[in-house]
Amino acid sequence: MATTYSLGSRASQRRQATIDEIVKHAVEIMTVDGVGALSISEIARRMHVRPPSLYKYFPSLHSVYDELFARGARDLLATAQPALDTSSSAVEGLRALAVVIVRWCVENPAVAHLMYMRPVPGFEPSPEAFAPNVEAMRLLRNEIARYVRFGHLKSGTDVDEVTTLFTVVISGLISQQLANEPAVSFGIGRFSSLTERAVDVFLSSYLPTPTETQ
Amino acid sequence: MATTYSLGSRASQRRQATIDEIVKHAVEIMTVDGVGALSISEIARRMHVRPPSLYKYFPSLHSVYDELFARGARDLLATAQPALDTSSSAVEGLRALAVVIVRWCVENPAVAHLMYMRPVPGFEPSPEAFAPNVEAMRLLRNEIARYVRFGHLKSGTDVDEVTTLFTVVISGLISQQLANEPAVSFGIGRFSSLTERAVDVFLSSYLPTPTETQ
DNA sequence: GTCTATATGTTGATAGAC
DNA sequence: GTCTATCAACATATAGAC
Repeated sequence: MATTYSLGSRASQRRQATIDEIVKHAVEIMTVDGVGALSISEIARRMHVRPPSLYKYFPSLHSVYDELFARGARDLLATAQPALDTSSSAVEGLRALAVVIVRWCVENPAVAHLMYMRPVPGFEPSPEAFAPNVEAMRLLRNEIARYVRFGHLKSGTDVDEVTTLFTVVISGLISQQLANEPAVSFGIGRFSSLTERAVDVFLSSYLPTPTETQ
Repeated sequence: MATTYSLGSRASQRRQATIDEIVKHAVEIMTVDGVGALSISEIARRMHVRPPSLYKYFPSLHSVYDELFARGARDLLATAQPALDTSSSAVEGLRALAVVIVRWCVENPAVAHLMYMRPVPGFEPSPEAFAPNVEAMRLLRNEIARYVRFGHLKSGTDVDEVTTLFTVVISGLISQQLANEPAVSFGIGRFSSLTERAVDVFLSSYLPTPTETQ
């Protein structure tokens, strides 16, 4: 029988704090020693606790990975969402979006690895954990469709193609940066610092020609 | 005292065959169960041999990874090199190069993962294993510089920028394809099949304008 | 070159006392 | 919710017989 708590009770607050601490240590381990280096034992060691104790909070190591995935996906979506609404032109909007996403991944390399490179044999995120990524893709596609509709991108542009290629550019910047200069900050990374330029180059062939009337 | 063999002796041939078999099984394991699932024990199991036997051929698990990395890097360079020499225009040359590279990675997902995503905690390729990658980057940069020199790309083009962004596009195609549709062939992959189109979009902003005289 | 045997370490996970 | 105790697996790697 599972113990339940009324929202905000002292017990549930303490429980949540412990879960947060587990997550914090998990991220640290993965950041320093690699995503594959995470283990229940190592988390317990750093919390000065025995491994069995952690099973009161997570039923398995995979469930810890899943929580990290879920938090990462939610956080990235929450971080990127504001960049969508305030955009004016396609170039500025997608530039801002790309910067926010690449920056987040460079600043959260461990979780980004987990989310975009599937490095853990046998681990697949649960649908709940994955949901924010699906929503993010939907929003991105909508945004690009809006740009086409409003003439910020060439009429007749294949929305799905632009969406897919945009994710290709983003994921190329991220994977190159994380693989080659994992510890370098967004601003000075050899790849991440090219984010806006990459978006410009990518978008230029989709922009309406000056003579085209919309 | 290490045993040495005259080149081509029966003993050395047999030894080489055993090494090849170890590599073959290692690739199979990584392909099916993930790069992180490789172990000396599992290789031995599949060869119907005890783990200690393999230490006569490789001093450690990491050395197996290093051999896989070295063979992959050599093979990819050998595969890509022909695509460099026969190219005429920048678009066709870089298209062909991109196709060859992305195709190789999609057809060798395990080794590609090992080479481009560093998923094994604590493993770094030796300089010897990495050397072909360095050479490949040098050749790519030379080729792009040649295109600029011969007017296939806009004069004044930043060769280093084009080189870096080209690797970004390539690695974006590869990482998206391997992460989202790992088992799908190059031709029908949602991302890999966009390879030529991605190169076209990428290059269009570097092409000389029709009115520009070279 | 292969084997047995072993040292030594790790892990995930469970049962049950407190 | 924490602990001790323990299980069952699994790993890398070495020593030394054959």
